[in-house]
Amino acid sequence: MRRVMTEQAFYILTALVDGPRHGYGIVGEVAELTEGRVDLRVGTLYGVLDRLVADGHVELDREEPHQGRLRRYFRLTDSGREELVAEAARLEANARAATRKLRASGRTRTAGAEGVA
Amino acid sequence: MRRVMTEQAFYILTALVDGPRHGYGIVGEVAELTEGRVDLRVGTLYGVLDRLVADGHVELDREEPHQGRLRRYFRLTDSGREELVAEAARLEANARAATRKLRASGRTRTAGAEGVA
DNA sequence: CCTAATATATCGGAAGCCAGGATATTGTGC
DNA sequence: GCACAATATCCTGGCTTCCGATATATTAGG
Repeated sequence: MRRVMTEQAFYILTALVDGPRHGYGIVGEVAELTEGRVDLRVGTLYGVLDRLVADGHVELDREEPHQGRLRRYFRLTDSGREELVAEAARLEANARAATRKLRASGRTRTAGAEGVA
Repeated sequence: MRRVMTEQAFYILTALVDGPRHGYGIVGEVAELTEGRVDLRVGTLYGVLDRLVADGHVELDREEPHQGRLRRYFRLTDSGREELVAEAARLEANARAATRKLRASGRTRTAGAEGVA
């Protein structure tokens, strides 16, 4: 055991922060909150959700009938929220460290990007 | 194909930003730049390096004898640097989005962490 | 010389991701 | 009412990625 959380799990937890959501709802929210930078696939979703439930980070909120099929809504648990807070901090710190290194070594910019200020 | 870059690849590229490094050198630098938040395994390293070389993001810099074995030093290519710049920005934006959502929904902090200001 | 420590690199199994498919309902045209 | 398309949920099989264990080589200690 080494990996705390996969990147997909991180986005799914984030999508659940402001309330329970069901399958497609999660997919849509991930696209929205990352402004299209992440395209969570349906095939990925359920496997990750199962893992998150097994780990106690997410739990079933309720089931609602919708067009003949049951929609399962999932909810973030306290433990899930804690892990998410920690992971967000970890990822941001690491991304910053990378940016810092790039800056220090010159050319941070790709063609077209605006300068420092 | 969907995944631009894995997390491990991101850290390896970052470790190469300020100059060529060899196997264990990369492992050490990743630990240092992430202040221990990432523990890159040797078993992971070479597979990822092979992929990065195949993708043209990294290339062999030189080989130096060291204690009877050859040390292979790897170097970041221009394309690798560009990808890294983009990925760092993407990850930072996503981590920020998560933090923003957590803030907006109340309790951002885990026990013990200091407050906002 | 034997053992431990250090360092490089590989390999095979486990875990994770996702395209494609199965299933079910609603809506539209005929 | 029926065929077909569109929408939505969820699973499965295969491919990719990760990493524990292992193999090899050198140096240091006893």
